[in-house]
Amino acid sequence: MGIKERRANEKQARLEQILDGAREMLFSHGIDNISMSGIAKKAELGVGTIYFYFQSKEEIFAALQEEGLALFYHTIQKIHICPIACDEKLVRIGRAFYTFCRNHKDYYDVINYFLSSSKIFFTPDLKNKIDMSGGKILDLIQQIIEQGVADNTFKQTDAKKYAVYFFAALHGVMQLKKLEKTALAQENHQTIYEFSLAQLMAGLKGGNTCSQT
Amino acid sequence: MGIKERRANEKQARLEQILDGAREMLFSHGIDNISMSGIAKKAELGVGTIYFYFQSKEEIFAALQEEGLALFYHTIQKIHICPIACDEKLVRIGRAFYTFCRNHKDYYDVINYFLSSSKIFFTPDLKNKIDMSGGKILDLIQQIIEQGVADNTFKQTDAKKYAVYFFAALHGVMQLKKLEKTALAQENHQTIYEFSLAQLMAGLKGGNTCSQT
Amino acid sequence: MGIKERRANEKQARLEQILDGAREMLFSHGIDNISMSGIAKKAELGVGTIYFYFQSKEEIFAALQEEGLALFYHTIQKIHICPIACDEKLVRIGRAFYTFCRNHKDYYDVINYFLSSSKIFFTPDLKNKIDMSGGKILDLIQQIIEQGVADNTFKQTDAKKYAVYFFAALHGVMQLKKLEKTALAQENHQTIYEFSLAQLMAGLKGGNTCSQT
Amino acid sequence: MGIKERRANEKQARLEQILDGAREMLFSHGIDNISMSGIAKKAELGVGTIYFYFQSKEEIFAALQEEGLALFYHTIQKIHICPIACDEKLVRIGRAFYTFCRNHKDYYDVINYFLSSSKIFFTPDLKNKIDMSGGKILDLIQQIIEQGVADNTFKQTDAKKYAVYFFAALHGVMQLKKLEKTALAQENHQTIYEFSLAQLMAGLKGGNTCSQT
DNA sequence: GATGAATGAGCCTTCATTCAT
DNA sequence: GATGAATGAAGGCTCATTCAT
Repeated sequence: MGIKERRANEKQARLEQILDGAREMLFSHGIDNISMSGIAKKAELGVGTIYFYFQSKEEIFAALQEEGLALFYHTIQKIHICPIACDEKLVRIGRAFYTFCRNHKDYYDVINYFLSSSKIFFTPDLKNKIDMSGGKILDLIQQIIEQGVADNTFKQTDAKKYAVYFFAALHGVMQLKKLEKTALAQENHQTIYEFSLAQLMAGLKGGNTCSQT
Repeated sequence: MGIKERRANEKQARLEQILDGAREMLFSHGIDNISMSGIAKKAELGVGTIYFYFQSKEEIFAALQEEGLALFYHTIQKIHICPIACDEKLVRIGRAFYTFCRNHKDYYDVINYFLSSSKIFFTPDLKNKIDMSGGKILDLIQQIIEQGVADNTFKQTDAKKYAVYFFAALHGVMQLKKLEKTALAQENHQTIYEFSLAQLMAGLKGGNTCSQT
Repeated sequence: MGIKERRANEKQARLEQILDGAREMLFSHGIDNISMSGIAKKAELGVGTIYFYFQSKEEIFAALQEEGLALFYHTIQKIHICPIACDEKLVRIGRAFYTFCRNHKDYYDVINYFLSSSKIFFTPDLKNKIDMSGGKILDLIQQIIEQGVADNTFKQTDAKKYAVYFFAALHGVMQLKKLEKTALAQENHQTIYEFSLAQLMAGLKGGNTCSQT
Repeated sequence: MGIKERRANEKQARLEQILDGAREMLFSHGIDNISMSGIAKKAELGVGTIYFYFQSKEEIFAALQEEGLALFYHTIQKIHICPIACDEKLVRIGRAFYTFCRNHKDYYDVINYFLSSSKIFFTPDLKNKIDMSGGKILDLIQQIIEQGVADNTFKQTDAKKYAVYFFAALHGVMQLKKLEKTALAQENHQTIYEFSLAQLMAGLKGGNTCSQT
């Protein structure tokens, strides 16, 4: 088994090497300026080699996207295992998303890249794999909501739907950041984000909550 | 003045002609595959002519985006002038957005394209103009909320912020449509959308609303 | 004659107007960035109108070149009529050329444009006209040399040839200005120019002159 | 090492191939009509390939210019190593320049093109490299003058400055060749050139020399 | 005479992908 | 397995010139 193992290890190593290069390019040049030859150079490999491990540029992007999703998932999982109340967990997750988008703008860009493009990039299988990566995030949020409902922190609701709504809403607000210097010039984007998060929490808890800012 | 007028009309006609070509290209090839020469061909004009009327490709995109925004604005304005309650207005607007995204997917794509791309496409002036176009939509929503607050249909809230939140959330949910066959396979996207809209309305009205589906 | 005269005057006025626009463009944008439409805009005329008065872009350049040559000619003529010795005249002319190239870099660029391009721009007639404009400068220098020879300021020489040599040499030195920050980094270009001028004068006067700096 | 060597050779061969194409284009179409696609066609390579070997069109131009400069340098170096007197060397170099400009008009055009254009073509690095190539020519002339001064063939002078002056003057005279059918119609350009060269030599030697033709 | 909209060939450059070695 | 040279379509854009009005 020694040989096979070594082979597998080497293959894995190359994969990482390529991904490292791609990531470096992503971080240093931005998603719009990544080229295969650039990745190859950073990875200190031939262009052809890249194509041996990835079918296309988009497949690399996909891997990067999964990285990003995994990173965020990891973040919120750490929140999830905290011994705190469900509502507190959700609030922290909401804020973590904001932080993630700021601190890992490049990962956020990649995720956005696929989410907003009308192009179809992937084979159904690949798409499935990636989307499931995102799905895990939704699942975790759903779990927390379910817990909250169970322990009466939250009102009765469709946890799955609310999870999607929760995340989608924050994502939507996040995207409007682009307008912060124009249409939203009078407002502070982060304040709007916090406001939205508060609304989302209020929606889960019920009660007179709309007057908060 | 006959001549001057005619000239002006012709100029306007050309503009439409070009935009028609661009729109056709957009609808048939998708936003990622529009080329100036393609537009020129569709419009039955020389490439140079296009550049006589538009300074750059982006300016055409901007015009298209404004078209889309104007179209949607027009739709919701018709709702706004209806003699109906504010909450009903908002619900209709929410649904109109859903319909708009489905029926004018290409316009939605353009808007999305610029909203989510990390690239900077527009000159500040142009961006400002477009964003303000989007801002009008937010303004209208804000007005309705303000009215609703005034006539006690809605609870006290920061109308501006809630307007942004309202629209952003729906937009966010809309974007997740992409996942409907993967991560959201168990759910129906439209149902989720409706659910979200309901939450958003509930947030405005207060009361125990979370149990709705 | 009234009408004809007015016509002629108007025509002349338009010509000036165009040339004014072209000159403005030349001075503000440099010779490599002059476009017909730019000229038209500056001149507040239609592009077509320009083509009514000039056959081509190059013809405008030619006119500009003549302007430049005339300007320089005018400068040296003022020197010529000074009641000073011939050698002094030449030195002043030499220095005037240096000053001209510095202060009217744009005119110098135009002149250079035609002098160094391998393209053939003009009809023989036009070329003849322009070159003769340059010829007048050479003629004047020749006259001064002839005078100097006559009054024994200068040694016997072929005045015409020396005039050409004189001007050509200064022109050549002037062109090497481009190297002042690279190949000639150790030297000061103006000093080299002065040195060259001194050599040229020495050549006319004879005597042990090479040791000057 | 066979493979590596072959690779390197092939790479070199392609470089030559491209330069050959470019040179052909230069010679057949003139510097103002060289296009990358033209070069590619002549070189029987894809456009992309050209860009694999050269970063830009300008880099090709630079290479061509260096070729020309090297060619001329080589010519005068052969003269330099001849066991002849310094003055004779300079005269031969002067004549070699004339011959070079006639026989390699296209190289001369390239050099001229960059020397007289007001455009900035090159990155500082590239410009430096080229100018230094030209500088070597000046250096060699300077050396000869220094030798001449040392062995009393020439009078005391600033060798560096005289070298620049020497070359610049000849270059200037050469450029006026364009006027040979107009302003200089009475004269023979080559005669003027010879006259100028004689003056330049006389300036180095001193004595009554102006009367020569 | 004056206009300015229309042209379209042409420009330089990029880059994902392939394939012979 | 790895290489990297070669590709060539495609891209956005410019601009001197023309011509119908």
